[in-house]
Amino acid sequence: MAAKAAAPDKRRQILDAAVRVFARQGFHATRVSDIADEAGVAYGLVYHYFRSKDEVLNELFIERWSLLLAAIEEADQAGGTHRERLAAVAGFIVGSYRHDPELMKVIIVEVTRAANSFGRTHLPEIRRAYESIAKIVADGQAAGEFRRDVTPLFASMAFYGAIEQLLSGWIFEVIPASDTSFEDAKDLLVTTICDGLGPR
Amino acid sequence: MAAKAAAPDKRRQILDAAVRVFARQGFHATRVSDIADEAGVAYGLVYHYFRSKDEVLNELFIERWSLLLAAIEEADQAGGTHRERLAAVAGFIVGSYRHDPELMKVIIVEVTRAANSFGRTHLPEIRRAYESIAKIVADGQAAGEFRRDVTPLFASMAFYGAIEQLLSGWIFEVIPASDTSFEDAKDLLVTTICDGLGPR
DNA sequence: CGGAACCGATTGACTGGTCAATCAGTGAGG
DNA sequence: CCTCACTGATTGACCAGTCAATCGGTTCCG
Repeated sequence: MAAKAAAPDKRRQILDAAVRVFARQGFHATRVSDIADEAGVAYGLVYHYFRSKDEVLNELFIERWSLLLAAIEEADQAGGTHRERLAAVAGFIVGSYRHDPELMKVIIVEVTRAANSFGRTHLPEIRRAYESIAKIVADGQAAGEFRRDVTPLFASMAFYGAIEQLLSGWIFEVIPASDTSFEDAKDLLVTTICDGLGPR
Repeated sequence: MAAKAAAPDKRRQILDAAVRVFARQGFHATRVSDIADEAGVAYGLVYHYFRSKDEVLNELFIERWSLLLAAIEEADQAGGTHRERLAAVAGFIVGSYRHDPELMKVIIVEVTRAANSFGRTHLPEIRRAYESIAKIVADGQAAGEFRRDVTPLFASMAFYGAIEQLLSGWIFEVIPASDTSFEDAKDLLVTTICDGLGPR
């Protein structure tokens, strides 16, 4: 096997291990040696592929968040009612959690909800998501689908906040997470928010 | 001035200083010496009044959160429509932020949204707030005021999540915080959530 | 085709700096 | 003279990041 071919494997291995360890212990409490051990790799190799412990988390966030931004964009392009577009967004996020709870836990707990420490760096990208959602709301208002007395950005924050709180509830076992609750969650979320936004 | 009389002052001084420093730098990034300096007090005195740096944050959280729990309880006892009760809860939280943004920033950023690190200890108290709100929703459903196809705990999470996200938006200047936005926020929040919960 | 030079991947011991927490001491009130 | 709020230098643990050394493969020259 060529040396070049082995490299990306190890890098991936480190990232995947980092997700597990960060999810288990939290970013701050994990030592770089924990990541290396979990990945079955030497300590120094982490620094061969990443400039710092922060950069590992960075990479994980950026990988995932860009998918989210793309998904929101796509949901908007896809057409349909604006309620359906919001449903697609909620569906993507809930689906992300369902598919890889550990990664989503890390993203939410260590970045999205850690705006004071690590998340500060990524505020612009996070904000972009809020704004993309707000755009859907604004278009929905223009189309007469949503009431006009709620600022789009405000509605966007409420919508995203409700989703994230729900995921947090699952993550910390404040509310039970079953397959059916995953199924229902998206619709319930959209119903809760949209019927509050809909013209009376 | 008697030594005994001075004691509570210094303790308060330390707590107040801690709020400012935690809000400015975040809990993790503040050294105990920062708190002491900000309070104009010797390093060791912090350890005279508190067992650890954690306990300082603990105290701040408990002081504030017990007020929140009491406020929810009171809003529920006060009677009126259940929509009004939720409005009282939202009003209390928004008011808390308006009255002391730094303290609320610390509570939210370092405890409530840090369930993986520090907040873990307080999960039970945090959960109690969700459950108290859920009780209001459940009673509202029983009274025919709210739709029944949304689990009370689910609605509670969405409601609280929307509020917290809004505060986070203000805290991190993702959305502008003006006096009028504080005024409007409570009503907008309640409108957004309740009209989604109301019987069609 | 042998082997020498090269180069990126990989290793893990070590270091430097950072702080939380301790503790021996000071001085004022009662 | 005893207690207790108060002081701040010291200590001990911890850990991110460095670095010198090794490994193994590819390339290219003779």
